[in-house]
Amino acid sequence: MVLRIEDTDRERSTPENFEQILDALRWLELDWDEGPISQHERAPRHRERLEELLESGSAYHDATTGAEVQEWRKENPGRGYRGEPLTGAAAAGAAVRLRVPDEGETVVPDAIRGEISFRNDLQDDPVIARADGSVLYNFAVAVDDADMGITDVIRGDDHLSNTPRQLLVLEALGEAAPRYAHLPLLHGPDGKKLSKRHGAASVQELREAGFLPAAVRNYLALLGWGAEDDETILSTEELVRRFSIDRVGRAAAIFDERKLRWLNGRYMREEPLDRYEAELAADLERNDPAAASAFAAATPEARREACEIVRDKAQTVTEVWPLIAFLFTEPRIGDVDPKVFRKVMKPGTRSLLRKAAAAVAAAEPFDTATVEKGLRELIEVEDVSAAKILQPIRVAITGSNVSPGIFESLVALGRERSIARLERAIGHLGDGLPGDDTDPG
RNA sequence: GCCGCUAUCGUCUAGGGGACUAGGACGCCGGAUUCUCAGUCCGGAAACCGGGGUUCGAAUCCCCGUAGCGGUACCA
Repeated sequence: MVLRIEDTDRERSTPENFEQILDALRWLELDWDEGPISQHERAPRHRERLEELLESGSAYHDATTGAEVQEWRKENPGRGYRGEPLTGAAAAGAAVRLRVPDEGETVVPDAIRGEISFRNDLQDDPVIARADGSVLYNFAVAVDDADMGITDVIRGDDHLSNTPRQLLVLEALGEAAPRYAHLPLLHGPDGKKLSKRHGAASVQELREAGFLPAAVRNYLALLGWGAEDDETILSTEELVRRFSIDRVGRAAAIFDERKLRWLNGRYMREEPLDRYEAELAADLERNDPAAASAFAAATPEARREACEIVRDKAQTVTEVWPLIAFLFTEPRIGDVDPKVFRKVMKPGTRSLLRKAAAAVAAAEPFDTATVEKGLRELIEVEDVSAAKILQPIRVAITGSNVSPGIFESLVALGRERSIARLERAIGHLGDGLPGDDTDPG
């Protein structure tokens, strides 16, 4: 089987465009034998086959414009446009049309929709080459398919009504037709064909938004296709094993980023730590150079530990850094959102933080279990809710009220830095801010 | 206008004449768990586009309508 996958982007196909598409496919870890073919290089061959059709009478010169064709159809309702062949000097400056038979129908064999018939007498003779001799898409693609021995064409639904034209070219050329499979299109939340204005519409944008290739493959497979048992989470190996073209649906699907986010979160939690770290580093490199260098400057152990403590918490790679940045940069207590600050730093907090700092200083060894034990004892002795002590600690050391587990965070930050940040917060609270209290310390 | 495709919860879908009181997943709502957020666990609301047939029996087959999408370029 020689398969051709067709891109449906309507934008002019520039070399940069091709490179971007190939880049996206590489990121998705998809494989192919041969990249896009250059229409420029193919031009002589296209010209050659066009001449054949002109000689056999299957194609003819015709200068009628699109508007004129419309006029013609008004006068000849219920028929496709048929032009009069131009000859001599007039032919030289005219476009070329394919002669469509007046009888019969062209049927498209489609693996997903069955056989679809188009009446020949209703089709206009399509233009297959411009006046300057360059050929048009529907002609070029048919010649290329024949030359490359393509047996199967998989492409978007938007090409379905192009297919009879390509089939007609193939027939005129005396070439065999490939099998087709027209996949349903992807739509944005508004029900229109997915495009740039829908946000993360392209694979490139999905990458930038912090999604994992495996999750994207899994999600995309679920759009318009479902496993017989309706299983949602399928590894790529499983996808390959279970995929079957006749289980592909026929209706267009709407791209739902929320479900992708959920699925991506599942993959994030399964991601091996070294790959997790690599994904994070690559993401920072792209989006936040300052963060990238701060991260790179840390020891391998520190990087690994940071990944370990956030692993379960982020749905996308992009969400990771804000949760662990406090390990690599100095958060400034004055920068904390005042609302958050007031909510957490209550009267009495200052003395509790002092005791907490002492407990942290006393933890030996300095590991999660011991730090937790020390702080739990403090909670017990002070007879307050855990949040009353733990939340202020969180704000003091991370500068935020959202972070990984507090004991893990303290340990990852290290004893000295933790105590320093706690003391700095205590000092800050002494300035008559909401956390100040009557305890003279 | 003409040609073609499509139609099950808000979204992705299972379903191919009786197993349907229409199943699962995301999202949503409620509860439990935890130091925050996230996660996890339990529970809940939520759909067969409309109308005709065919049949003992229709989400499933046929026809009509409606709606959406695509094509109708000297674009790809």
